[in-house]
Amino acid sequence: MWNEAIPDRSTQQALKRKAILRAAATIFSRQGSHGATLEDVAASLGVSKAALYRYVLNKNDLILACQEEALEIADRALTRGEDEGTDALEKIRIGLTLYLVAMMEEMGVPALILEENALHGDEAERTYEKRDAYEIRMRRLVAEGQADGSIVAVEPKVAVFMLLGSIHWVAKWYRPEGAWSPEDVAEGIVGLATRALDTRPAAALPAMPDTTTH
Amino acid sequence: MWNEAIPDRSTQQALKRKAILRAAATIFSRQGSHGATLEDVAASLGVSKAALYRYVLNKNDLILACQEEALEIADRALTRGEDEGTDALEKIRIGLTLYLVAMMEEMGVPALILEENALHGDEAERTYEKRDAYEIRMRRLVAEGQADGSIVAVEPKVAVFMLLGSIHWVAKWYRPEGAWSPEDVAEGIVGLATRALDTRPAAALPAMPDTTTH
DNA sequence: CAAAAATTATAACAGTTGTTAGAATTATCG
DNA sequence: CGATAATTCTAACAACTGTTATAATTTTTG
Repeated sequence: MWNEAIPDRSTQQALKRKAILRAAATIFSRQGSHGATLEDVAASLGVSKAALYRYVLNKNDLILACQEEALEIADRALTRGEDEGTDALEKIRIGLTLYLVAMMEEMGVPALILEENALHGDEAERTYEKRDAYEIRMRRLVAEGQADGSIVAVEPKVAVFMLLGSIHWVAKWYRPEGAWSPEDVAEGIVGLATRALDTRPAAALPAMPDTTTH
Repeated sequence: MWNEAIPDRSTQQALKRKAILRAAATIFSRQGSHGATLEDVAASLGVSKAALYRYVLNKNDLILACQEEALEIADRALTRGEDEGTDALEKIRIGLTLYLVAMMEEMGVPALILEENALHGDEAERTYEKRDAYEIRMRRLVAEGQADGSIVAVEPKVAVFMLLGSIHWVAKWYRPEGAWSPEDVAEGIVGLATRALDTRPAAALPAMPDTTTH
């Protein structure tokens, strides 16, 4: 019973690994995986960079793990969107909103941009494939929305590129210490971006806390 | 008269510098400025990396020059948008479309993403300020559009973040050898992204060449 | 055609950074 | 408390890459 309170060795290790992934994600999402050094990641955790090697194989593995987790979050979010949304546009809206919120909560950053040539190795190939699969899944939802009448007639590829650009870009400007909560940001950006596809766009959009000083 | 045909020394040098900027922009926009090496840039031009140093001071100067040119193109495009557009939304639409087209024609890439910590030095500060000034200019246009009734009520910051995310993301997926021309891409993406802000969104959007194989 | 200037390539250098070995420290457990 | 294991740090190494000096080459010019 009481031994539940004291985490055992392997879960402690897992917790520390998770903390490293969070720290890495924060730095990667701002500076890019190439621009960030392992020393940057280690310093933000207050340890030496050598200490990281007990929890990740190497830098490539660290980048990979961050991307994998982000993709899993994206997949789970989209699945929930498909379950809970009535039409395809709402499925997309829910899927993207949950993605942003979950990323900010679980990873500490809104999104992770995967640069070209950032990864190498066999494992990397599978990660690229998962990313492509997610995009294809999104495109199918757009086509579905055009069939059910919720989404306007546009090239699905372009629609998804526009949506994902808006979403990924949040990583560049969002600051946790700012006036906007994760929910504010997610609903604000997703609400606006998906309005572009909406066949029946609302006149009003979710309001956000004022940030102008006066 | 005929001596106009033979470019003199300084213009030859300027032409070569321009070619280096194009090559660098292409590689930077895909891999990020940190992920790309000077050897990559040189190799894509078929010269040694040492040869680049006759045309740029160093790598920082090269990144800076690319960003400066992109910002000038963005400013010029937005000025033309302000001149030619009737309402503020149309000004934005024209400004962004011209930006994408001009970037693809003059720089060979649709956009350049400026990573955090990518630049250093005094000159860099001014570049960051110019980027901020451009964003502020865009936000003012959004506010103007809300005053003239062309743009829906949304936090201007969010609106501009959404627009610029869509635009910048084009750098990650656009391929010159693809089926879409620069104009297709620019009108497709900008038309869709600005529809999100439109108080009177059109039911139809600019069509794009089909890319599905059948 | 020869000399001078401009351009480029080769090769070496220096700083950074990913990675690893071994010492030092801390935590765990009988 | 002492011994063992786990963790972390320091320090060194090696690879990569930005930068520069020097030589080779090409272009220009008288």
